[in-house]
Amino acid sequence: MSNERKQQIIKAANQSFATFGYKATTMDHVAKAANVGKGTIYNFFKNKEQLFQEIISNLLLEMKTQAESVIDDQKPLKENVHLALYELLQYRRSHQLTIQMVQEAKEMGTAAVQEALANVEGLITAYLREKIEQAIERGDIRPCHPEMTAFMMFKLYTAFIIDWEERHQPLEKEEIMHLFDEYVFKGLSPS
Amino acid sequence: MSNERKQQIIKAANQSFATFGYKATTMDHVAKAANVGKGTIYNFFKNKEQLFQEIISNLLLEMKTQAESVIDDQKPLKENVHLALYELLQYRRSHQLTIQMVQEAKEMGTAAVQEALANVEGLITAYLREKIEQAIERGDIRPCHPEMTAFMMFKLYTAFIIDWEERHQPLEKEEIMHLFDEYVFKGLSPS
DNA sequence: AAGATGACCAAATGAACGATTTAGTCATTT
DNA sequence: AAATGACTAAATCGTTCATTTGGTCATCTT
Repeated sequence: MSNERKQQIIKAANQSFATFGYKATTMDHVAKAANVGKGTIYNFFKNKEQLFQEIISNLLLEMKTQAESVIDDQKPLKENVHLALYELLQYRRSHQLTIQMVQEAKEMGTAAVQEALANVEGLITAYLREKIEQAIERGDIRPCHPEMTAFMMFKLYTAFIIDWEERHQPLEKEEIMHLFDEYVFKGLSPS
Repeated sequence: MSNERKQQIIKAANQSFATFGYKATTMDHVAKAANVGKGTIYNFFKNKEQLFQEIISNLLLEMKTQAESVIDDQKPLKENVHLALYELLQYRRSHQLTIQMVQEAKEMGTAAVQEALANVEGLITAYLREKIEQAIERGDIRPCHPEMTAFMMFKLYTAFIIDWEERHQPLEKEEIMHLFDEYVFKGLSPS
């Protein structure tokens, strides 16, 4: 069983999912694009959904790596939170696969895709929770419920970036940072 | 043109929309339930959508009245915000028409219904914006962007009430109030 | 013997078509 | 003048059959 062949399948599927979406991607097409027999795919993956899930796992790993690349644990939490959220949400908005997923979930409600998006959201909030916990240990912020705070940060950030923009002029990075300063980090400052 | 007849139509339609949703409600059915000929409906309303919009207008009025009934302008903003948001979102969750609308928008994406829900959201944030503006004038809170602050309050509140609940134990009223105190009102306190 | 292939097939999906329903109109009735 | 419900173009729905799809496995290849 060749690892090279497996990677060819993953690459072909990734491209197909990104171009056509999950639902409209056929295993026949993936096989042809990967230059393998269709049955070969099932040597490596149980089914279509598992193939997709492996690709999403890789995506999550990549996103996490990307976030880590802009984060500096020597910097204050507020700055890192903003950098991470900005980076992760920009990633989501600029990669064809995630763009397709958001659209497909909205227009077709494909279950596998909705689950994948939930995993993306889960990664982001888990990442934030981790940074919040570190900041609590260092005494940089007051003790709080890390998971709730991470959840809240994520929801607020996406509300600013996506929902606000539906009806208003888009907010600048600095404006969002300022709002986070005033409301979130002021509320988190040690007493 | 009898006003009584108009009210009968509105009442029948209200019940039908609440029971069957917008899309599955037929004008024939509304006419029969209202004891009028189908053509009579069009004496009062241009079309099905306008009938629906009038019903939504009434709903918005009722929601606003409901909010006013629990608000006391002598109380501090933080308390009134919580009372209003709680009341309005509970209203939404406990009235069959709004329950149907939320479901239909989600499952079918009916345009008229999605617009109506956007109007409900608009009412809530406009209401909050008004209270925030009053509080600024009174010097109870620091000057801020009222519309943005109202938007943020609404998004946060729904995130706590709806999104958090998808994966966690529901939050108690007091917990939400406490979170609002720390993250919203602390940031709004006059310097 | 191990790995790869693609023909095969049950199930799912999509296209076509005709039956039925629906929103809106308006000639007729009250 | 107001109300009615038959009418109709358009939309929707149900049925049927053709086509496609995901997964399987007998066969082929190495």
